Amino acid sequence: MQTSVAISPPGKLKIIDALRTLLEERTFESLTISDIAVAAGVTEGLIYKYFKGKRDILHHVLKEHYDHFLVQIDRDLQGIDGALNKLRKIIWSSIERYANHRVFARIILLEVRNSEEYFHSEAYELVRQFNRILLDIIKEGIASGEIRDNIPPAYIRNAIFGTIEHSCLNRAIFNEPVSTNDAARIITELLLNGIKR
Amino acid sequence: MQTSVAISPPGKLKIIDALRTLLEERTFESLTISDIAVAAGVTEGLIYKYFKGKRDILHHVLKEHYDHFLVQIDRDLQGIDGALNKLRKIIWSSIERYANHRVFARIILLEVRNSEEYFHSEAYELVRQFNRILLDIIKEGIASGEIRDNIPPAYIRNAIFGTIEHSCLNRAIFNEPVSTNDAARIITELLLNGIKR
DNA sequence: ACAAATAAGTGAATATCATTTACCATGGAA
DNA sequence: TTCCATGGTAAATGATATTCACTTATTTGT
Repeated sequence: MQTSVAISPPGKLKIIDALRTLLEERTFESLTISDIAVAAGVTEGLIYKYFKGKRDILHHVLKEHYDHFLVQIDRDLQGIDGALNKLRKIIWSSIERYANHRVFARIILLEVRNSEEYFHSEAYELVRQFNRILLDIIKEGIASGEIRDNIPPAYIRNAIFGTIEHSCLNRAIFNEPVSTNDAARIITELLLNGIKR
Repeated sequence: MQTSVAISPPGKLKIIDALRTLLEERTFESLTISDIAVAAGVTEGLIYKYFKGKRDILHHVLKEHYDHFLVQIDRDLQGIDGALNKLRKIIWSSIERYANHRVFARIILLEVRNSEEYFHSEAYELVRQFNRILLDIIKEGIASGEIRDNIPPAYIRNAIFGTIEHSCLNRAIFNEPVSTNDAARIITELLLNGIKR
């Protein structure tokens, strides 16, 4: 054993990269294992050396994306003070991610939800992790008095997450453009102050 | 021609009913055409007389559910005055639907999103219709001054829809219980007045 | 009432893929 | 050198969605 951290073999990375590239043009369902193997320059058999099945490759593509996302989020939050300011930033960063990484958006909003395995995958574990970050900020805001304390934090998180995802859905499905700055400003304003006049 | 309205042949209904029943216990993906045919008491070939493919059956199950839902929503809104009161009611009705009709919730939140065809199906047309109803209420509220006019109606709709769906997602995935009344009260309060203290 | 046409229904054949399996090559480690 | 782990191959298998040629029932026009 050379290092304690497992380093991915080149074949595995080629497969993940190939799928990510293919997903820019085509839907996951429409792709065959053979398509992915050809694009990766490997044989179909090798795929099953590294992945449990077709779905598993997709989960790894998502995991890679989400890894980058979490690193970025972490960085984005550095130096920001106050729960509300952090929420503003996190809303902006999330929308930016969905708007500028269409493959990521399509995978997480459309392609993975229909399989049980996803909810037990490493990728979904990262989603939970993000959820926890969001939840902690909300709790911090309640503790500091910035956020009202008569709404359960989980509901606030669901509202933020749900609003963002739903707002980016049409973009993912029909490729309708989204202006990150506009969307972030509007959604933040809406969630912080409500819709009542 | 007896009537101007096409009446579904019994075979077709049996197939839709069979799938709906099967979905109470199993996930769509895990079901084969043969499973559905056996449960419906028809042969596999017949299914392709009535449906374009496996997916198409699912879309018809959803369409049936959504038809009922829209009728119910229409009834629920009768006699209610004021955009905010209507929104309150529509939020409650939606949550009630997701909470008490688990098959419906699973289909719409998890099972259909991953196919292009869905977004061109009759079922999705009904979703659009519901969207329009919601949008009209929001516009009515803006016109009457009940709802603030500095947020585009589509964002308000996305927030309502997204928050509800996300709040019901864990229920659909992990079968976690949801109290309709509590959820409706909290979500309404949150969306109307925002999360800022 | 009766032929013609249309719809409902059958079940075996087909085709598409995801997945498995048996096998080859190579490069350390003992 | 031998052994074994790892990366890789290619053909076989198996599951299953879909098609097709066919039969049976049901309307419909005359």
